[in-house]
Amino acid sequence: MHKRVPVSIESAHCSTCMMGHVCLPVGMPSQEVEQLDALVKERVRLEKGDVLFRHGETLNALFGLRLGSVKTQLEEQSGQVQITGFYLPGEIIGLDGMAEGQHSSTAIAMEDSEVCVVRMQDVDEISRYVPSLQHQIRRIMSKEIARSHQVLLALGSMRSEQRLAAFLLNLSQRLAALGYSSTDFIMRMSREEIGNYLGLTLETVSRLFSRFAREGLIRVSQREVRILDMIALHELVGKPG
Amino acid sequence: MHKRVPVSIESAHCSTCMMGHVCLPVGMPSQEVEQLDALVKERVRLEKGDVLFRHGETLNALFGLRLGSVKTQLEEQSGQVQITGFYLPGEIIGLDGMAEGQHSSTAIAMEDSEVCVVRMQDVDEISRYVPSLQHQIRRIMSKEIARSHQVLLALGSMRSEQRLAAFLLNLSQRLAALGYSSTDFIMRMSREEIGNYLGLTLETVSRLFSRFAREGLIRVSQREVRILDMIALHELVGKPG
DNA sequence: CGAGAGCTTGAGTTATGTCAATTCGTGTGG
DNA sequence: CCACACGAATTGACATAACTCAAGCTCTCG
Repeated sequence: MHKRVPVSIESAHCSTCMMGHVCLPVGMPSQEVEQLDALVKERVRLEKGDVLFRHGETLNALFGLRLGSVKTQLEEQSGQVQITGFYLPGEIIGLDGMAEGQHSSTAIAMEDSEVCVVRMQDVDEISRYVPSLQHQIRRIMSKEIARSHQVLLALGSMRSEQRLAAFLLNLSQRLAALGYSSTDFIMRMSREEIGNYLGLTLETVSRLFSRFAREGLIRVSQREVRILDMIALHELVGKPG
Repeated sequence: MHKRVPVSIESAHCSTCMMGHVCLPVGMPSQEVEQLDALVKERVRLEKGDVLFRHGETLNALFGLRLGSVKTQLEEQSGQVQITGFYLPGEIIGLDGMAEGQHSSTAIAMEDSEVCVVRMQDVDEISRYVPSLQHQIRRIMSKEIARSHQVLLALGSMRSEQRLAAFLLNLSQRLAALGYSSTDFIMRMSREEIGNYLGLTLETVSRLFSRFAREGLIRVSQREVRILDMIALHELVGKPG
């Protein structure tokens, strides 16, 4: 449990990676992407439940998720936990905590996963001759800020049904960007994790899934979802109050 | 209304600015701070209620708050608003939206204020010979991520009284860092704004203030607060559930 | 095939929201 | 300078969304 297995990497190159169009290099000209090849010197394989990093540990790298899914959570001394994000392939983990040089959250693999390790010192090194790398990092961080503001919006001013609808639509969209179906997918997280993330109890989440299904918005069986009425979900989220 | 008045600046230099120890240059060696003097070419004065930038506008600068206070909010097409942050002097505004090149939130002055305009192209220019500037930007962005995660924690897993206590303690702490009293201060925001930020109604906020006062935790009169029992407030926040 | 974790559903409770009346405070114009 | 008007805050009574506790069901994995 909780082991991090370094993986020997032959083809650990951003320029040849399938995730290039969604990951760190997104939008960069291909000649600059080639110069990123020195950026990833290590990959780590994680088993379900493994901890990628833990709250308080020194931060010296970012992690690009290559495969699988990962959640990040704040852990209070009182024992309460708040999930702050669910990450899919192509997304970057570890952006908080660069302020103090140590992670403010804990990252846990939700299924068998693999991440590319990007050392910050290599970022500094390489960005000397690839200036756009700095822009990419800023862009990614900014996106993370905007993302968490969206969640704030959900938690601060939406009713439970709207939160769950927004959650489903967000997942759907991100999966679609990865080339998966936007209507049929498996949720990697439990009802409890969804509830925690959305500021609801697992029972409320479960009831909402049942209700959405009853109303014909979705079909759901355990963690398998099919979205039947995307428009209605959007309307639900957009509704005031 | 809603005017942004550029201010001629003689002494708009980070190296001589009183905010140096809390603002962008915080922690940088003084010789590097001097090199930041070219960073701020413009200052803008805002009257209470003025909009610094609006959701959707093109972003090409960050703003260092020099004086006053500013709130940022998301504005949904449905008309609902979610306040995502209250900013004090020394804090940097506009970090979201660097991803898409346009602001994702709207920033509004809560009292007469003044901001330093930091153009992103100048950041790129100057960071060529002051590499630590990049670190500073990353640090600030990372801090903003961590900050919004803290708010997520509040909205996702605290009860109303804990949220308000956490809010007060956070304000207290930041004001102390600016050299003001940590126990006596004026809240620049209305009950409604506090409620919106914390995912509560203004009535709930008002009742909580009254209750905290009744229980001897604070004294409060309109927007004037005095914290009487800091420890109890901390305990309240730390309590599970 | 059994045990445990995860999920669903029901019944009853409660924290927080809603609506409404009142007070307080500030700024404006007579 | 006073009085009025308007926005902000307080307080009360009531409504309800979401929580809690509890029971039973259903997968999954060993």
